[in-house]
Amino acid sequence: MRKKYKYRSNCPINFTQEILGDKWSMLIIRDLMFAGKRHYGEFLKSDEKISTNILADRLGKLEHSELISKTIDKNNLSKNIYSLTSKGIDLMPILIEMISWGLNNNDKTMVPPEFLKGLQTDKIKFMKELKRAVSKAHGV
Amino acid sequence: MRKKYKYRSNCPINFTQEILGDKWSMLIIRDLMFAGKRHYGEFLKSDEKISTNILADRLGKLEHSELISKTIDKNNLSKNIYSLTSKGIDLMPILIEMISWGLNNNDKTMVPPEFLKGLQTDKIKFMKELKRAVSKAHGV
DNA sequence: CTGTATCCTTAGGGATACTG
DNA sequence: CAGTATCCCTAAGGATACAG
Repeated sequence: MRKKYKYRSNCPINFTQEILGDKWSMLIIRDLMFAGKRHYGEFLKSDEKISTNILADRLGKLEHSELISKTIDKNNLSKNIYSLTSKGIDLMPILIEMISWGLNNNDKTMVPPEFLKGLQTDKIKFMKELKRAVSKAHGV
Repeated sequence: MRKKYKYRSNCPINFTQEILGDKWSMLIIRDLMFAGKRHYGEFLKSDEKISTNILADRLGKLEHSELISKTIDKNNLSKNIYSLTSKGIDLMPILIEMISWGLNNNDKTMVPPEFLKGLQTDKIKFMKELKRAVSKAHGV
């Protein structure tokens, strides 16, 4: 039983960050969301090379937070299939924006083209307005 | 001189996460972006209560990553003004999506009223726009 | 191959004293 | 008040052995 955790504040950014703000959770979500990974061993094979104890811990925490769920693989009863819940899928806009920012700010980064579907022009238009306001406030 | 850091992979999500994936950096960006904070002491006053040594460290790292910049406050030569660079402002979509997800997934969370102080726009009007835009972006 | 458990090191971070 | 420095502890994480 995982200890009940008290968040540091009522800020939604802080809440999101406390759930996903470690070095690994977001990458597991990424692998589920975009790379179609489902099994334990597949997560171990990511470029960032998560170690097995950390992977087990994060899968447990993500399941506890109800971002992912696991079911037994009918084809192989000794393994689980991990998948995103709808709450986990709802993280997609965050991931998309992280991809976008990363690509724009590090030439070395790259990602398969199919990752970038879903950017919505309405949102972009709104963002431009908002960015203009903040830029002005910061004298940029 | 900060040691040159090698990222674990070429994934843009990993890159973004390595820069912002600690418990404090994102909150400093938040305070600059939405709460209009500019001075050292203001950051110390956030609900999450960052300690002074961590704050100094993160301000240094964020400046090194060129997400923020600091200039001497002409009105008080013993203090600095911290502000977002355009690279920092470009993080806004990520923060907005984090706010949206946090609000949708934790009833306790709410947007702090002081969030809009730095924006030169009417608070209520801004919130309505924000809600409408985010909802629309999510097909709601 | 799918996980768990253990050991051990390091980085993150809290408290607080201190300097200008 | 702005920022630095020090002390110390805990949590995060890496390596790897182990069990089904």
